[in-house]
Amino acid sequence: MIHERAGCASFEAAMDVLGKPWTGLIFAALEGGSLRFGELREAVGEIADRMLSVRLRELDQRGLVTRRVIEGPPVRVEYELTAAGRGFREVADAMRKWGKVILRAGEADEGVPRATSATSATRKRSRA
Amino acid sequence: MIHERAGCASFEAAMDVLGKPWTGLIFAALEGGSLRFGELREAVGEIADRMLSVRLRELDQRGLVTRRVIEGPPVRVEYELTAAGRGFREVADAMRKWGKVILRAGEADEGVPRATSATSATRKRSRA
DNA sequence: CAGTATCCGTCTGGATACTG
DNA sequence: CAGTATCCAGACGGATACTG
Repeated sequence: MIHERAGCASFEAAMDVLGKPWTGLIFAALEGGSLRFGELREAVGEIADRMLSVRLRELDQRGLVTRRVIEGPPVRVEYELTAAGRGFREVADAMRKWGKVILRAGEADEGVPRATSATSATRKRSRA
Repeated sequence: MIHERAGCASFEAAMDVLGKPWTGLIFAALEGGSLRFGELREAVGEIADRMLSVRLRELDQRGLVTRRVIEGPPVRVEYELTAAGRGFREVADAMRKWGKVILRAGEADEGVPRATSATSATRKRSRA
């Protein structure tokens, strides 16, 4: 899958990062400064360790977050956004802005017409 | 899945649309004006009828594209972006811009160190 | 503390074939 | 022309259990 979302490598790269669950929350949590694994888990909410670990790995590999290991009896690891990672904010803002627009567009048309069938409108992947 | 990507409904709404394969290309194709199903299929490229149909349905339902049926022996249908749909452009630009940045960030670190494996940079979900 | 290893269900996309 | 109906394989995310 994936083929080409917009026929543009950079667009795809962005989608590649933002298109996955939790990434947005992780970035948001890290915008306030560096956090340890546990703190991140707390900040993000319901994310499973494995998921957080996987995402963090991807982000680290892409150079969007840095991983700093702090040796010591209780090994600690600090994650922090890189400059590139911080750039996510502008995109998030643009998306949120457009998101509001399309949210309204959907409502006005048939997103939530009255009460009958409903569903199929906003549903998508539901929410587990 | 999906839970919360950024703890923000509008952000999620945007992801919901952009996060799916082909949507970007469809928007791009429609930016030049209305197109018929077949033309869209041509413009997008390798997309399967069913996929195009599904995406178009979603976009229509969300009020991002309009569907105009032109009766006649050969029934024709014209698809066109709505004002909300056109707003996609700003987001796409922001994403492309950031995409370039993270593409470089990834390369510099370990995305494409030299020549060996490569692939792991732009790959995402591999390629089937 | 900070992960990693496994296992499994769900959802999505793709190919093919058929219809108004 | 413009879709829709099926079927299928695989990717992805989630929960649980275990380790340095």
